[in-house]
Amino acid sequence: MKPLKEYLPHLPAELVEQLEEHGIIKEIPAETEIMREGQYVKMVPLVLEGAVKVFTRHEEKELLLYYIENGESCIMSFNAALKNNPSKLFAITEEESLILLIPSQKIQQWVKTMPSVNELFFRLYDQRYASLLDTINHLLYNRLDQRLYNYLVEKSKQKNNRMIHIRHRQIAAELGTVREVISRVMKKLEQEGKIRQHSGAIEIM
Amino acid sequence: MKPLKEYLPHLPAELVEQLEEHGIIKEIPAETEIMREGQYVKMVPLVLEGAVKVFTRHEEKELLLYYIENGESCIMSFNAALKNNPSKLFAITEEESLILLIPSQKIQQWVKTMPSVNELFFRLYDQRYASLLDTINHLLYNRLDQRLYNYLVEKSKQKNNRMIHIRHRQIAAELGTVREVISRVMKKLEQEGKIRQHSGAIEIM
DNA sequence: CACTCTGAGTGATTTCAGTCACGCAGCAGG
DNA sequence: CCTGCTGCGTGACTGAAATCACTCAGAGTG
Repeated sequence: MKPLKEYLPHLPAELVEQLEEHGIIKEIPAETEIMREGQYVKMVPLVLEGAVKVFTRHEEKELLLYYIENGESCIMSFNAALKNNPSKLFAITEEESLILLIPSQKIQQWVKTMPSVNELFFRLYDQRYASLLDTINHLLYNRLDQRLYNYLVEKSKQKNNRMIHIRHRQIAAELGTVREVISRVMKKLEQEGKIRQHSGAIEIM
Repeated sequence: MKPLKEYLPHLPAELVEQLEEHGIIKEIPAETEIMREGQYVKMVPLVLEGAVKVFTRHEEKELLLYYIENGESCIMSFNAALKNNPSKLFAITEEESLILLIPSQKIQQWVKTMPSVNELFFRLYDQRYASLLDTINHLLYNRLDQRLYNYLVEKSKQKNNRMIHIRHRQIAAELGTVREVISRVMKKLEQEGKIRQHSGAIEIM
């Protein structure tokens, strides 16, 4: 395995050393739930490799909020660590992921003594906050065709591949709607020439 | 005017002293815009008295995100102060408000040297983050009647009064819809016995 | 090969919200 | 006292998305 500092090039050496000493590195398979609503958190995860999907859910209906990737952490769990609040969100690994777990008690300590930890988490808070704002704006101002197209483009960027392998059913879940609707809107996007559907995959044009 | 520490009882004395020394206190009339999208911020405001309304807007359509009140600050401006990013939101005073302005340069300094500043802003970030999540959940899971009722109950709590003096037009704006719709849904709520409408005011039952 | 399962496509219908086009009350000012 | 404004109420209509109820294609299995 690569040394920690290669995973976290944007963090100061001082902090990486501490992480090395007190964190636990864990390999987590794809599609594994790592946090659920109402859960109390004792470790703050930092994603080294892979991607963790964060979303809300309420009676079958869910909505993708954002992804946690390379060197990022989950703000919700950080907050939970500081104040011992339960999580308000769900998170699962989207791919097999390498995650560094940091005991929340250490975090509480570092916040007071190591300014770079604060910088890191302020940056993360801000990113997530911006994502949520974005999500709100999408929900509010865009129709489903726009939202779907956006979603596909983002997915494509994330996987670095113009072909996206995904079920309609999952897209529907992540956009907070149902399969049939995705099926229909997908067809519309295809007719507009923005995407092309292949069996089991979608190609962004 | 009351001494600062009475406005900010939850902050440590050390920090209040610094605020006293470096902040500027300003009285701002009701309905005054204090931040707009795309604006760069050089001062971080801390609301001592009154309330500041924060919302998104896009082509006439807006949506209330949350209020900043007693001793709270605007996270967006804090972020703007740290990273010199432009604001993504609008903010106006809802009532006449007393606001403490803190130079962003001082904030940048304190973040590194005074742990209590971090605690304050982490707490605020978390509150706002939770508000946004709430907003998303409302948009996603609740129909307008629920959202409207919720809105009214919140307003009533905030003003500490079962009678709410407000125009349908403004409610519509804050919920991201139009007057006619509010008019209709309001009638529905009235029929359900949840509220009662008087001329120029709404009573929560 | 028939059977079953999963995913996708589709028409019909319903529901919620937004839009348009008014009417009507109250009040402020000439 | 008429005029014009602002705010509210309403009916008619439209449109987006959700829901229901199927069909169809392909993969996998006994």
